[in-house]
Amino acid sequence: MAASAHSQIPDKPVLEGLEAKWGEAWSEQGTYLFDRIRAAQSGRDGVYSIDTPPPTASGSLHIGHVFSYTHTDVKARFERMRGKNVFYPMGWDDNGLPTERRVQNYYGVRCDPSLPYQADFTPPFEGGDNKSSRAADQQPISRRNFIELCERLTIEDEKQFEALFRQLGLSVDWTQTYRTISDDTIHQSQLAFLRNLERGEAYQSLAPTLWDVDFRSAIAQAELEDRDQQAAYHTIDFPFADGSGSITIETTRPELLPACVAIVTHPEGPHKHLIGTKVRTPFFGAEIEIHGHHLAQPDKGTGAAMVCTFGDVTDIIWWRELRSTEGGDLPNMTTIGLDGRFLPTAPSIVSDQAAVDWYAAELAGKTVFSARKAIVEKLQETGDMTAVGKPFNHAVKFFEKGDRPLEIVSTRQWYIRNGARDAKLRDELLAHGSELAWHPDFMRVRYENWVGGLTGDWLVSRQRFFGVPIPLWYALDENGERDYDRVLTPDHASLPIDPTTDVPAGYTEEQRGAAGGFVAEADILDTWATSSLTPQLAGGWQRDEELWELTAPFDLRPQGQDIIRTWLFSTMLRSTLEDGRTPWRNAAISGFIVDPDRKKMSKSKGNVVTPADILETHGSDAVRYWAASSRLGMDAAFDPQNPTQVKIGRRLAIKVLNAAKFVLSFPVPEGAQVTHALDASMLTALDAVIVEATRAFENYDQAKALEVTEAFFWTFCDDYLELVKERAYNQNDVGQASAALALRLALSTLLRLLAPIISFATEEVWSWFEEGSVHTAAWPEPLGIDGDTAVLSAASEALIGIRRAKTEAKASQKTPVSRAAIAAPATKLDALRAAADDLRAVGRIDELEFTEAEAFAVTAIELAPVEGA
RNA sequence: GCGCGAUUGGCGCAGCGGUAGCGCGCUUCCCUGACACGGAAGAGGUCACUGGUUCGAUCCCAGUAUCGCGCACCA
Repeated sequence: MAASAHSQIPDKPVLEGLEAKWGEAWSEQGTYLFDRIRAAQSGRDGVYSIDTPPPTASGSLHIGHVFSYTHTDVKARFERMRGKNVFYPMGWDDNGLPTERRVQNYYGVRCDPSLPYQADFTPPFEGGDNKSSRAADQQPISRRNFIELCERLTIEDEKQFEALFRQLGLSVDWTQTYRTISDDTIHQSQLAFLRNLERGEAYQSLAPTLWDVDFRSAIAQAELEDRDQQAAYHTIDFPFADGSGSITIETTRPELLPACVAIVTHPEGPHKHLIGTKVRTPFFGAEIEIHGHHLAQPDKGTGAAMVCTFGDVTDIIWWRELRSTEGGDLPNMTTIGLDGRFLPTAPSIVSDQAAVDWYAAELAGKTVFSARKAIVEKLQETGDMTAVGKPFNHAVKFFEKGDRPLEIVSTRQWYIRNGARDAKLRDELLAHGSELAWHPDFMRVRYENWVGGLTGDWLVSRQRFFGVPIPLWYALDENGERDYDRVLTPDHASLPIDPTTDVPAGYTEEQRGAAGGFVAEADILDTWATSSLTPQLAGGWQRDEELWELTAPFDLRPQGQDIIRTWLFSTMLRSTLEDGRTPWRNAAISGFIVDPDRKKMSKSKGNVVTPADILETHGSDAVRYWAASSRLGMDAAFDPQNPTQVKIGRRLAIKVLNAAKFVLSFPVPEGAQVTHALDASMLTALDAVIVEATRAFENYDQAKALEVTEAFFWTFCDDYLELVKERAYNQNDVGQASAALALRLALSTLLRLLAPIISFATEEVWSWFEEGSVHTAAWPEPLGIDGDTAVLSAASEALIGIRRAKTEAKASQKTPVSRAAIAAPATKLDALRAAADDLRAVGRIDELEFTEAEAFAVTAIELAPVEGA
């Protein structure tokens, strides 16, 4: 361990500047590159692969990203030091609605897939703000032009993200990146979909669909969210068709009365004797029947409900399952159009001519809200609505990114089977959920809840323009009508394609839209249909099979708990369908960041603290420490005004620099051996720390690893270092070599134990005395020095006693002691005697005696008179 | 409604069958030859509540409460 040329130890080491210095060095030296050659030699077992979450490029990074990405990075660094070839890619999710909106506003354009591509297109302007601009002001452009603008804008966002992630010290291999907007990704996504189609896992269906009237697209179950909305019960009488009486129902959606196709009541409920009775919808005069169904709750409302097409998802079930006494299906009486407004003419079930006329005059074109008002007024006027209850709050389904409640409309959509209607597939998905190691384990329940609660297959088509086009066309018959049974698919080799501009094999562009020709599927895939393929995208599936074999199934999927039902589930589904296996071995689920006192983050006050600010102010190591000290799945408090945990991390990082500088100031002579009992004691205690920290890192418990390492580090600094420093200074002491060597060994070990978390300061220190990067150094193994840990603990106890005596005497710790006596149980006396010389030196004690007693105590201490006092 | 977490000193957390731990903050002291972005010492808790199991429970079991979350219901 002779000194050699390393970077110079500064007089006053500081954290400032380490991020830039080492970020650059790591980049230049390729410290974190995935080594393909080595991987090919070692095989899959030598690789640790991570399915990194691709952040939304057009969004903004918040402190939660820093938190969860650090958890992943810590594990990546640990595995790398243990000799794994870490495959740590980064993806950018530049697909989807957020990007679409941002591009529209930034460039003043909107996507119109019917338009042809313009090769030399220049947007109307650049740098528009994020406030919503009206569609009328936006220039319509082709899908390809629109995607080009998305690529242009997101690449700038991605540069900023990368800079921040680099500053944070993520050990990502920046040569392994993918973008969800790229041709490669579209290729993979379309290929995976076509394979689903070929295997019968993807299918189209005309069915009632949850629909966002603003977004103007179908929505999947996974994108739903409940929100509280004001509603009121409206009481309506339905007269029997034979005029013998009436049945009363309550509804929160009276505007759907024209679309009422049945009344439903429980088969064993209070109205059971009325089942089969014909009634008329008041005012609109449609003849409908009272049905029995177990989902109709006898104790809810009046015990009878109207079935409309469609007010909520239960209506869909009733509509599907109820049959008239003649055995006929219930009709589908659409009233609300795709734009959320009432259709121009009343549904055919409305038989009263006056009502038909009134509908055309008063309801047509109205929003749900206005139509409700009109109908309520009308029914109150006619006396059919007998009461309107007080408004109350109830939960209503919304698109998670939408502004108005979802409607249900019948549309033709593409689906991928997800186990909702297939017990075998569902069981397989649940089995894969059990195979996967969840960190923490209880997160598995959320997955199981979701899989068990699926109500329908995955709706993957979106009536949007920007995204991965569904890669197919439909043949047109001789009348120019779309033949949904004749789906034309492209050859895999031709992918990626855009069916609105590409032409199916055997056809020419002239046949587009012509009788006997073809027409493009204009819809795009749900963004999760692409995001569910991140292992395939990063791992080279169907593109670089060698890489895929080396990385899949991935070792780790890190992600937030909020997207278990979307990202985690959909990835699991695609892997199950494609490969019949789990896509990963471990899932690490990070918690949320919460404000102290659950107060709203200061966003509204305009003084948001960005991650860049935090990193700049406190240093990356400090922030990494904060993140790492929270366990997976646990929410963490963060107060931007007073981030105590961050400050503690900063203190630790600074201490590492200073302690290392001190340790390295003691030369280690050639042939030095650990001969002193105190030194052996410390190193033996350190071995236990290595074992415990290693086990914790293996179990994805970086907080525990940090805790045990940090606790030892402070004992090392405060007690051991103090005890041995006089001996380490003294070249004439026979124990000098032992102390210097032990200090050096401990430093080397501690730096490596802390390197996954305190990545910058440890690297800086490592460069002072070792070659290469600490991040590619070998993970420490126990030294196996057979010391007695009691020596260090007894000496520490004695040292604390001596310090206390001086503190109580209000004396400086350097005050000399003429005589001290320490009493201790016989078992500890030998340990104390072994450290007697060091104790005498650190306490500046002239005469030190030990006596046997029941309990440990400093029994006497005589301070030498303070000069000049 | 069903389920999952959490509840430990002022704050943030660890512990999980056998005299309560850590850090911050607080009090007092110390510019000691790595560190004042420091060091030393100290005060501070009937481990949410109620039962049960046990020789013994913060820790196990049952229930209650509060907070957070997931799923479902939403006539």
